[in-house]
Amino acid sequence: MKKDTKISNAVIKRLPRYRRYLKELQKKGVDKISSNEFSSLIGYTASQIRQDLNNFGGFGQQGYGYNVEGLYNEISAILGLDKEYKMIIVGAGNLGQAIANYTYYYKAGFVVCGIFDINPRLIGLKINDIEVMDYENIVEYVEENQINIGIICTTKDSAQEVADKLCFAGVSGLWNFAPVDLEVPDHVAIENVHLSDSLHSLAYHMNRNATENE
Amino acid sequence: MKKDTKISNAVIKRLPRYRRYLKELQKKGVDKISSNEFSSLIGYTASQIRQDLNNFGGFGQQGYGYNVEGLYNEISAILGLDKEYKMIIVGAGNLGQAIANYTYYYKAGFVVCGIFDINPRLIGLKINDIEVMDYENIVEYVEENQINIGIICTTKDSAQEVADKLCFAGVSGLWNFAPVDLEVPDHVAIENVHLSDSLHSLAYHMNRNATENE
DNA sequence: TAGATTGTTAATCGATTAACAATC
DNA sequence: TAGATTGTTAATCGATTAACAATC
Repeated sequence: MKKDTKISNAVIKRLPRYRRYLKELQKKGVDKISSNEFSSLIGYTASQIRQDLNNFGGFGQQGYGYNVEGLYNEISAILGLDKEYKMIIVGAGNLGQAIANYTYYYKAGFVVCGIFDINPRLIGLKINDIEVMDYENIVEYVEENQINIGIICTTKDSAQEVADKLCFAGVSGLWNFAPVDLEVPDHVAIENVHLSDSLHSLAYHMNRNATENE
Repeated sequence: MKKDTKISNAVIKRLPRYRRYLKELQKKGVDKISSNEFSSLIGYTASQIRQDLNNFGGFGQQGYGYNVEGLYNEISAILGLDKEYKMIIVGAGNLGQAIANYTYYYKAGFVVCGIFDINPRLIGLKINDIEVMDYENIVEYVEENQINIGIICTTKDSAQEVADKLCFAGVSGLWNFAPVDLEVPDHVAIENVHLSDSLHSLAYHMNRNATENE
């Protein structure tokens, strides 16, 4: 795998999608695909597909195309999905509980180990078999259990404080569902899921569609 | 508001963020802001801020800056947040229930009117006071209640079929949480929330941070 | 070998940033 | 008026697409 040049985020954001389509192809028993065939399936240009993949190595073979299973495995490895990740959720409100219950991603190696909250009424509860613990003890827990990812499901007002504490405790990634932009040290990765931003963008496009023939 | 030129999606995606920061400024009692001040707050260049806003109109005033409340209202109107939206959720599993409970966005005019499922054990239940109804009756319901947005919380295998039905029934937007890319007619807007893609992208960046000094 | 298709360089397109004249 | 800051044009940068030589 090449490591010399910095790969743009636009490319990274496309990798999980390539991987999803490759999984489907695998399920259908397809074992090779050309960039042209892949293009008409996934909706990126063949040129873009080849460019994207060549950021990481020459996975194809001239005159043949790409091996579906091989490429799937390569992309999984590039994304780091051959590892296991230990996660905790901060905030046991509706959103936090939802994520605790939403086990879709488990199989891909992301395990929710615990949930933290400050509300004494929630502490001790089990959600999807995961214990709700006291936020007081979060630093200790992260250190002792080598937690990799913190999932922030708090209100926007406490999100930064929680982020600071998690970074201090040693997580290397934050998955942020609070509707704020968080400051984190350079060595911590952050991914935001701004649900309301997404809904607002949907609203924009709905209105544009409605008025575009005026 | 100018309507002549097509505005790029990159711009649209920034609008909700501008709006969030403007809301915070309003709360703090700030009533004007220059593009330079806004830049150091929000992290976009002053130039970009002025370019973005001028896609929609001249909201600022030379020598003064932008009126915080005025700009907030303008952006809200551009996004279509001065209207009300009626939504239904399809799929009363963990994710669907979570979204039904996650009332954060309600105040912004997005109302969940109903939830639909095919599972007879779930039909009739109330989640956050919203009734779970039989998927059989969904077209009729959408038509009669003038539902604007369908929220897809099904498995990836039934998502396209649900999308087709919702489009046929007359929704003008889809908020898709299923991990597939859906085909919809041109007049229907779609916004995807691919949670696992987001998590995979986080994993990538975590590993990049860990290895970048090798 | 001939045909197919990649890997990669070059051209194009679009988005961001810089500069500055307009103007409040 | 003088100073500040926008609106807008021009320059730059980066990402996408096209083209084609390399090669399986």
